[in-house]
Amino acid sequence: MSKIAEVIVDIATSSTDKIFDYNLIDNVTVGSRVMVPFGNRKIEGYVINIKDFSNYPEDKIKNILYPIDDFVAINNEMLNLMWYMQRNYHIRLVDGLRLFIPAEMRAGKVKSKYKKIIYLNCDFETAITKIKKNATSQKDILIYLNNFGKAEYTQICNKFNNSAVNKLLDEKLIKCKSVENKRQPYTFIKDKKVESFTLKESQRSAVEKILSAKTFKTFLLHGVTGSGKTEVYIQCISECLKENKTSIMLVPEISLTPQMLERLRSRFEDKVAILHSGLSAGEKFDEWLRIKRGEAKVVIGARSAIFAPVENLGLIIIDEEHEQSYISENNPRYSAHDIAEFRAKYNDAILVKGSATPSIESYNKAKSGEYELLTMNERINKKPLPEIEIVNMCEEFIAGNKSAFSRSLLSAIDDCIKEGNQAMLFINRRGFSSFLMCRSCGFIAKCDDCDVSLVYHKEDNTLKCHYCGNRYTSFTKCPKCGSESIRLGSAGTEKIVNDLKELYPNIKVLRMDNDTTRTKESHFKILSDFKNKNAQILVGTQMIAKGHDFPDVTLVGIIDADLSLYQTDFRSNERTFQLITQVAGRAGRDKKPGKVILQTYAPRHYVYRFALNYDYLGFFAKELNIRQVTKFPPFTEIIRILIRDDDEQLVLNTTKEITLKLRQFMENDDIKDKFAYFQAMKSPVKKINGKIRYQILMRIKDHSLIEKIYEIIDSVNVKCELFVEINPQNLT
DNA sequence: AGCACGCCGACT
DNA sequence: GTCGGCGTGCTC
Repeated sequence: MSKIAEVIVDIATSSTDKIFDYNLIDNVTVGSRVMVPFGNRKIEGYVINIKDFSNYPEDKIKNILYPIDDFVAINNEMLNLMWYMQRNYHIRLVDGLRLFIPAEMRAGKVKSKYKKIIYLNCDFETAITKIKKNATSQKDILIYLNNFGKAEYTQICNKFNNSAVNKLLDEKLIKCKSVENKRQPYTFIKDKKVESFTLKESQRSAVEKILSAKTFKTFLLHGVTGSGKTEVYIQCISECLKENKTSIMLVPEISLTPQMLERLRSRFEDKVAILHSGLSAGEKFDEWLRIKRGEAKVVIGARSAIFAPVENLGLIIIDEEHEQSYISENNPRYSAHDIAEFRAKYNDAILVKGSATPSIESYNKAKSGEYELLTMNERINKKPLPEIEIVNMCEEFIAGNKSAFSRSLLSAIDDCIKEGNQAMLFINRRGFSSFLMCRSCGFIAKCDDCDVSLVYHKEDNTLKCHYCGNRYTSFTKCPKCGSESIRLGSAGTEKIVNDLKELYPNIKVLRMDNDTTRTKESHFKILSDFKNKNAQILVGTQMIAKGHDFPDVTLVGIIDADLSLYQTDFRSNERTFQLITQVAGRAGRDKKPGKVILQTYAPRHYVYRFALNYDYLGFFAKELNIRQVTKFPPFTEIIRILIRDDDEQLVLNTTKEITLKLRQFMENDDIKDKFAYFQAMKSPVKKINGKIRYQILMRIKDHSLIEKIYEIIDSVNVKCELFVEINPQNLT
């Protein structure tokens, strides 16, 4: 009696996302990737279970064709995780599975790279006697091999000559073995020798507490900028390694990984693997395989590294835990926090979340005892945090200053440059102007495919859509009424750089935003240019706010702090506070004191009042109170169902149908008060990429309702795209 | 996703 | 008469 394998086929559609039964064959087990006949074609699939009987008619069950890999790609933990993700995120099983292996591995695109190694095939003396007298090259090769034992084929061919090498191979005097050649990313990062460090008391105590956990536990490491959180992480990883346990460390952005990798490599050498989307297909596959085989025991990477195929997991670290990049906004949507918690629980491992400005949700959990709170209030170098000056831009306007720079900021830049120091100016908007508007008729250029206004980019004289990437040629005359009076919207990075060049013609200014960091190395290039003082001022978006260390930066200017404040998003206050704290931390890292100038039209806003004194606890208390009163997370959970398609009628009908069913469910008396909010509407950005978007927004007080809500969604025959998000990061 | 099946319009 | 459009349905 042959056994039955339950297979998920590697096709990402809802209609095929179910279990198909096949007859099991040899060398295939649970977790194998297999080739199966599907209809009249062959498809890759994943064996997720093996059973004795199938409910499907026996004569219709086909055989698995063959296993794809010579190893089991998906382990039990990942299969459990797959079901967990389906339950919690309402995503397809395939989409879950696809997260667990490098995408490039699917369709069999990536193979291991081999290199040939040459050895002597008999002892040196006999080999020497067998070659011709005048074969000097062959003799040299044999001598070389006798001295060094082995050599790489291509190298030895270059050193001597390849006909000699091949002749020796033909005569079987030397032999050739193929070994896997690992592509190791970021080899330019040297293994710096470890300067031995001694932990400060605050760090030592944190490490001790973390390591004292013997079963699953979550720690929140709240440490001010510069308090030495990284050393704490490294120490914990090191202790895990001693027990032969693996660690995963998540960092928020690709641009941050090289720095962190450098520190980890210097400590753990080739036990470190790196995983993130910036790697080439081959690199990613090789690193993945090194982890899978247990050769690498420390994994560092961005969000998706949480799925690293490590066994015997002992520690997961989420650095800068408040960062939104840990939540995937593309499909499949997931939060690395949830996955980390799942894996830590599954492996009885320790989870450490670190931040100078933890998310409200996390800090609340720490206060309630779900996480253990570890606080590090002292900076290692004992330097005070830079002073923050708040500038009221309304007063600037009244005083006749209509530029983006306040008088304070300008004089601070003057001083900074005179003293030979560097400044960083932060503006969270790229491009030249946020829109172009005709003064006579009010026309605003909008994207054809998206419901947003276009951003003017002066350098290539285009209007760009920041949602879909469409480009349009710019205009100097209104396309509608012909008027030549065009008004600019608010300034972005490009305009700030432009203005600076007019104000300081002799000063070099660098810009770092999405437009100047198109290529893989450009991040690195701009940052190292700035670090080497090839420029005095760096203008940039969010991306300059993260962990970079520039000793000569003494001034940080926040051009428009309000930008992230007024958004239809319950997290906008929190995000603003975090951003200010983070950017401010860039000033005065070294010996020189730093200064921060924050420009706002709302100087009395509580976010700024608390940010001014780096008062996280004060901010937390205030914000938590507001969340409670307004019934937002962590006091409720927001569920957003996003429905989209190019056919507006279809979207509308689907939205209506689901809304109706959900309302019926909600009307039950015992359920009604578990909902804090329920509304169906057009999305704030009604159209993106030509697709109409509607949404159903709910705020619920009881997590267990989610299951029922998914059930209701599934009872509707949905013919357009439908996504569910829990506590979404933004509501566009 | 693909591919087959199936039912209506304009062509040698 | 037939070629071909893409709507619908199925894949163990």
